[in-house]
Parts: sequence; structure tokens; C-alpha cells
Amino acid sequence: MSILENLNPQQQEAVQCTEGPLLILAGAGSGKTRVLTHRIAYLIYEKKVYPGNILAITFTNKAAQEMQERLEKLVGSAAERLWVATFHSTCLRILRWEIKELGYTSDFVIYDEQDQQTLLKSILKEMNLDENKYTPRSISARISGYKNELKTPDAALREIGNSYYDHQVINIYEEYQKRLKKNNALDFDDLIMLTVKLFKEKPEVLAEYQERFKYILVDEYQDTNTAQYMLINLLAAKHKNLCVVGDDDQSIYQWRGADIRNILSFEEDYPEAKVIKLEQNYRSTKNILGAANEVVKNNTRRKAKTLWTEKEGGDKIHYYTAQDEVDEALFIVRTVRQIREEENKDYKDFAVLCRTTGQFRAIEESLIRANIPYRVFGGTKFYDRKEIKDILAYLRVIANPFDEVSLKRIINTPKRGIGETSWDKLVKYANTNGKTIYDCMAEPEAAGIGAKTAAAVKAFRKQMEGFKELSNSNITFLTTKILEDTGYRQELELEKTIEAETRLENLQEFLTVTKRYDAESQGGDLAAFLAEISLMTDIDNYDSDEDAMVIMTMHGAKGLEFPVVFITGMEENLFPHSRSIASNDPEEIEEERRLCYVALTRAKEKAFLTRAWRRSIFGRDSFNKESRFIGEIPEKYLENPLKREKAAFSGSLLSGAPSSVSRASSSCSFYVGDKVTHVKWGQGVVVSVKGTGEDAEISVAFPDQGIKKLIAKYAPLKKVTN
DNA sequence: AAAACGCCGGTTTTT
DNA sequence: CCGGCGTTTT
Repeated sequence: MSILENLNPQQQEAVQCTEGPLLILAGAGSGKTRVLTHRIAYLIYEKKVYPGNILAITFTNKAAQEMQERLEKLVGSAAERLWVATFHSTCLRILRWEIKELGYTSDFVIYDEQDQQTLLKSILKEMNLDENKYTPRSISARISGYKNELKTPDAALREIGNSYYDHQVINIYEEYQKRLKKNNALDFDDLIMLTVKLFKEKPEVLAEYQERFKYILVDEYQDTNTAQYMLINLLAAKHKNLCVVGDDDQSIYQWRGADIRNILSFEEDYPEAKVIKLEQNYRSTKNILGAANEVVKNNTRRKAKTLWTEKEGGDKIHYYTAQDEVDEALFIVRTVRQIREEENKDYKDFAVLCRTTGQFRAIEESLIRANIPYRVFGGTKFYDRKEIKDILAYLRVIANPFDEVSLKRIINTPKRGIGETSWDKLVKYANTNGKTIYDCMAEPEAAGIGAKTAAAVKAFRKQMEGFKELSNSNITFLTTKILEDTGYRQELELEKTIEAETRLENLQEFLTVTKRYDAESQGGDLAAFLAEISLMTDIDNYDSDEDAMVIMTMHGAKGLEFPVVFITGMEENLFPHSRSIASNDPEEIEEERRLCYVALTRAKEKAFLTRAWRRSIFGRDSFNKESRFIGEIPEKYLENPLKREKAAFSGSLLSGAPSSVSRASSSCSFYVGDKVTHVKWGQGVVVSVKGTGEDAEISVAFPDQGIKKLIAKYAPLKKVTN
């Protein structure tokens, strides 16, 4: 049986145990993707399961893509019939078929974060709410939280107290939801929530999909939220052939609503469940794995397990304290060059992991200067660029004229003399007369718009109607026509700036995307194209054969592995992040620690931890202590422990500084982590120090007051000595 | 209506 | 260091 070759006994068992619920607790690097793919191959070849009856759900596009590729190698063309997809794209596909049951039409558009905010802002404006008090950002986070828990506005209302603010949030949520529906739009969370709603309200539809997906596999189960959990369990309820794979130590999305209980209580949900543990790590050397294990041991809430490896010790973990972020980047450049020379490695064998995307820039700059090829994942995405969003907005309105967010975006882009005031008039008129904005644009005078602007509005609408006629032709043609006829391209060409040039290039790049789509699907389903695009990330265009270094966030790196890994920014307030420190919630620090575990276990042969003594954040210098996670790695795994800073907080700032930097005031110094008392606000913790000496700006987290910024020489602060 | 300027304000991680 | 936003100017 070739499928079982090269698998260890536990892996073999996991592959063969195909019937009934199965929980695979798979430590980092224990070959879980291998198990999943081989299990699918086993189902197809040994159990003669039709590939179309298998659903494999992953968390990210990247993971789905990788699994699909591996399956193609394993089962050949049968892989085409399999459903290998993320939660979101699975739901998208289902909803494209079934959403009419819920009163939407199948040409719905998907709103991204930015679109949501635009809609929320316009709602706040209409409700006369202060944008500073009800920030779109926090409101959308709240709404997302409710949706992840499958809570409708009504349900949310039932469980809150009598806080006025909370009630308003729910009012906004309710209005937001109404507007989405009116616009025939869904946000990311709706994709999941509405699919669950569909299944709950239409048992006959659910039954159909239960029958279709006789075997379900879910990767990264520890990262599922309530809505996703419900979705899976509904789908699996009939056949109960549910195989979930996860690792509680790698749960790093609780901030996004992931509920670790989903994996911890699987055995209660399915008492007949079989549990298999995979504890042998095939990825990392002993030193790397040992260090990672020791770090994560500091967490309290975890299933006990110990990963082990047969690999040799290998290098100890390297540790470098840089002067600043530029020096940190240069260290990476030097090291990459050296290792490439000595060990004949490719650029693609190296990865730089950062806690935040803001750290990317300094690293990128150094790599460019050093002529080292690299690819960035995360950060500003291709589809988030202004020019791409603009052209997409045109296409979206053509596919779905109810989409007010996109309509607003393009009605005066390029400039047509239709300003904010006219737009507001249209919206108001449409809302009071129960019409759609797009319809009102046929008779703008009725909305009280002056003759000149009215003519512009009508001309614009007429042009859009003309585009609509072409909506069934191929998308490349339509896109080109829009760019020409609206003068969008011309406007950029006339600008003759570098930025305009880049935008034109990006539009050209967009046309290669449409061409590919046109070639693959004969004859344009515009709505399908748009929906697909909205779930895409840059990763989908990633050519894994290209020899380039990788820069990404630690979150983005989950599930991947590299021979050499740089983990940067090992500083308090960056990693663990200041927000997790300030929250005073130990659980948040534990999540950061798991992230550290994930980051370390990406490395196969060498891991470099770096930190900067001084780092420019938002244009200001900040000085942070070494990350606590460094101290959690036992000396025996670290290469040069002597260079480590003393853990003590007592010395001056200089204690951790490289010798060439020698300016710092010793008077009235506060350090991150210091406990202080404030005359008015009581006890707090210093979460950041910017600048030095008496002018230093100190941020202090007070339990009840939040974070306050204070200037050292004025602040009535006293250190609390333990 | 649009450009130009200056001011806070806010900044984690992703589908 | 950006970018978004409100104010002022053209």
C-alpha cells in the first residue's frame, strides 16, 4: 500500500481511520498536511470515495493552495473534483448557488474592511452620531464579534446591560445590516454567518450539502470561531465523518474570535471520537524545537504534550542586538550572504518574520540596496490599491447597481463636478422616497440638484448604462473600455509623476488578471469574477519556484517552513505587542507566546532572533527592553548568552545598549514595565518610553483610565518599588 | 467644487 | 512617518 509508505504508525492510523469523528492533535512540523493529503488519497483509492464528496477546509488561501498542489501530485486529475478551500471561499461558493433563499441575489458583492468603514461612516452621519465617539473601526470590530458568534442585532440586544453606548452600537449594527442587504452586499463575516443561517432555515438545502460532503476535513481547527464551528458541525451532522486537525499551542487568532474550546471539547461534542496525537517533529533541529517547547511551556492553559525530534542538535538559536532597525536589516543582509556562500542555499530558503507589517519597510529597503530578491506577503495588498479599487468599483456597479459604496467611490472619479453635496442630496432623496440611488440618478433634478451638476450625473449614468450592455462580454474588454471612456487612464497619463506611472502599471497588471480569468472561463460572469477577486490575496499570485527571500508576518507564516528563519523585533511592546501588555489580560500575553512558538517552529535548521536597541516607530524613537520571550529560552539553546541583557530593570538604559551609543540621561528615568503611581490616576504600568531624559514621553496604562501619555518632567509620577 | 494646507489621531495580527 | 479629515483658499 504505497499510500501508507513513509508514514509513522500514528500517521498511518490517522490516514486509515476514515469513518466517524476523528481529532488529530498535531504538533508543529509533525506532518499534518501530509496526513491530510494522504488521508484524502486513501479515501479515494482504498475506500473508493468519489472525490466530489470530500471537503477539505483550510484557514488561509495559501494553505488551500498548497494542499491542492500536493493532492494533484498524489491523486492526479481526481484532485480537480475535490473541494479544497478556505471557510470563506467554501461559503462563497455555496451562497452563489443558494443565496436567493435568503432574499439576496446571486450577483452580490463582497465588502472588504474599507468598504465596511465607508458604509459605517455614512450610517453614522445619517444617525447623527459622532465619528470620534463611535469610531468606525471599533464599531466594525464589535459587529464582527457579534457575527462571529452568530448573533443578530436582536440576539445581541438581549444580552447586554443598559449601557447607552452598547445600545447605540447595536442600533448601528442593525442599520448596517439593513444597508448591506439593500446594497446586495455581504461582508466577510456574513459569508459564514449567512451560510449557517441558510442551513438552519432551510433544512432541505442543508440535507443536500450533507449528502454531498460525506467526508469533511478541517485544518487548523484551533482557529475556528463559533460561526465556523457551527458550519462544520451542521455539515457533518449526518455522516459524522469529520476529521479535524489542530494544535492548541498554535492558536493565534483568538483576537479574531477563534474559540479554543472548539478543539478542547471535541471529545465532548463527539463522545465516540477517536483521538490521535502526532508528537514527532520532522522539521526542526533539537535546539530549535527545544527552545520553542520551553517558551510555550510558560503558558498555563494548554494540553500537555511534548514534541520530539530525531534530528541532530544543529545550530543553537542565534541572537543579535542591533542598534536600530536599519542595523537589524543589515545584519540580515550580512547573514544571508554569508550562509549562502558557506552552505550553498537559495534565497528562497530564508524568511524574515515580523510581528507587525510596519517593520517591513526597513528590511525591504536594505534588501533592495543589497540586491537581494524578496517577496512580501501581507501589508498593502494589490487589490487594496486605490486604482485597483477604483476600477473594481466600476465593475461592481455594473454588476450590481445597488452597491452604494462603490457608486460613491466612482461617481466623481475621475472628476465630473459631482461633489459631496450632490451625493448627499441623492442619498437623502433616495432614502426618503424608497428608491435606489442609481435610479434617482436618472432624474437628479428631483433631488434638488442644480442643472449643471444634474447634466453631469445623467451623463455618468448613461455611460454606466452603456457599460452594462457590455457586461456579458469578456472582462478584459469591458475593463479597457471603462479605462478609456471615462478618461481614467488619460488622467493618469497626463499626470506624468512616478506615482501615476506605478498606478498605470498596476492597472496593466490588473488586466493580466482579467485576461487569465477570461481565458479560464469562457464568457464573462462578472459577478463571479468579482466575488472571487474579493477573497484573493497576493499569495494567489505567488510563484513558489521563484528564488526570492520571503518577508511576512508571523501570523502569515503559520503552516509554512523555511531552512533559515529570522525572527525580528524581539522587544517588549513590539513582541509581545504593547496592546497585549496593556490589556492586563494574561490570556493575551499567552497568545503572543503561542505566536512566538509558531514563529520558532517555522525554522528547520537555523533560527535568528534579532532585536533593536532603538527603533523608530511612527517617526519617533522608542527604546524597548528585550522581549521576555528571549529570557524564556534556556541558555543551553542560545548561541551567545553573554550578549544578553540583564533581565534586571535596575540599571540605566545604557545597560542594554551597544557600546557605541552613549547618550542617555540618568535622571528621572522610567522604563517599560515599571510600576508607577500617578497622583490622580493611581497605579499603572509604563507601556512605552519615547525619547530620553526629562523630555521623554511616557505612556502609562492605568487600569481604569486606559493609556495616558505623559512628559517625564511634568508628570506627577512615582515609581513603585517591589 | 476642488485644491492646498495643517491638524490631530491612531496605528497588531487576516479572510 | 503616513493618511485621513476639517479648514481655508482659489
